[in-house]
Amino acid sequence: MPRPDVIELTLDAIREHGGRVTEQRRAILRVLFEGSDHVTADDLAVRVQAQLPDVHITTVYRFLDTLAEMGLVTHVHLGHGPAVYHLSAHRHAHVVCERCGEIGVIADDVLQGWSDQLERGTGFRLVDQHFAFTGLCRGCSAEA
Amino acid sequence: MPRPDVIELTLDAIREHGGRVTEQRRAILRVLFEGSDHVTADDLAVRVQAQLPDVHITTVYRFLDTLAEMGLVTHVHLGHGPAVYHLSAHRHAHVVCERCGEIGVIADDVLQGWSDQLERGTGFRLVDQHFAFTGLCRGCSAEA
DNA sequence: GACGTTACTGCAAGCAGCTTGCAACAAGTG
DNA sequence: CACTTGTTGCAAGCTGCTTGCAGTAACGTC
Repeated sequence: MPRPDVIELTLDAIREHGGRVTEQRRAILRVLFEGSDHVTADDLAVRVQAQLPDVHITTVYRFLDTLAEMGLVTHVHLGHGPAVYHLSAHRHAHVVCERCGEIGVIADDVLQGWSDQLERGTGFRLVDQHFAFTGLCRGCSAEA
Repeated sequence: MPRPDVIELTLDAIREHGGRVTEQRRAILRVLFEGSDHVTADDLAVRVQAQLPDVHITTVYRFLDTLAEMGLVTHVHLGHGPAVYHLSAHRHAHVVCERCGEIGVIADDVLQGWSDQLERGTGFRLVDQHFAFTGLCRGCSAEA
């Protein structure tokens, strides 16, 4: 359960940003702060609807956009399906096993090392991985 | 221009695989071997239609699937739009600049090094990057 | 606490990027 | 040359979002 004030603080930020506070938005934030990482917009809608039945998926998408604009949430593509959303504070890079779908996390300092190496070679820096890296987890790697 | 025999050799492989050789397939292969890397299915269809007007995009998708099954082509997602296809022989990992869209290539040995490091830490190996890495190119990096 | 502005919402429709079902067609085998 | 079975074009379908619009309701102002 999130501390209720992080939700209220976020709602204050939304008001400051020229936005309005509605029951729908409060419910969406509640679900987001409940700690559900890697949720699709659809998951989110279903969970919100458990609390407030008539919230439309469009509303979820639109509010996620607003939150993204404010830098509070981001989405990542773990594969070919729908994107998953999470609080920007929880951002990290992902590896997905091609075979079993297991999700791994790439530590920030590891990614930073890769970025530095890549920058020396090509000038490119790695930032904000928007798509998961693909690979094989230990188990599937052994089987193959 | 591709040497005609690589196309014929591929067509032989298709026959061996139980497939049939049609004008459409020959035309699609011609465009693929013309060296057009990073082509979307749509691009491919347009170029094929320049040679053989009535080839349907569905045919392109289906043949690309067949070729993928045979291990001859793969597709990569460089961003949110359509996938791009290329011959498996030309496979490599990509970085895309978030700001200007410039595409960089990640050398195989560099990626292998990252994979080894990741494997020691998490058990995951990086294989066949199916999505481009996101980042900033030198120029955009300097501007930001 | 009523009023007016304007953001937000739900619904239906739209759109991109594929995928599938199906009947007509034609490659390749005997 | 007939026959089998893979291939094709077309239309329709599907998923994951996005957009247009009319109705509703937040919230600053009086």
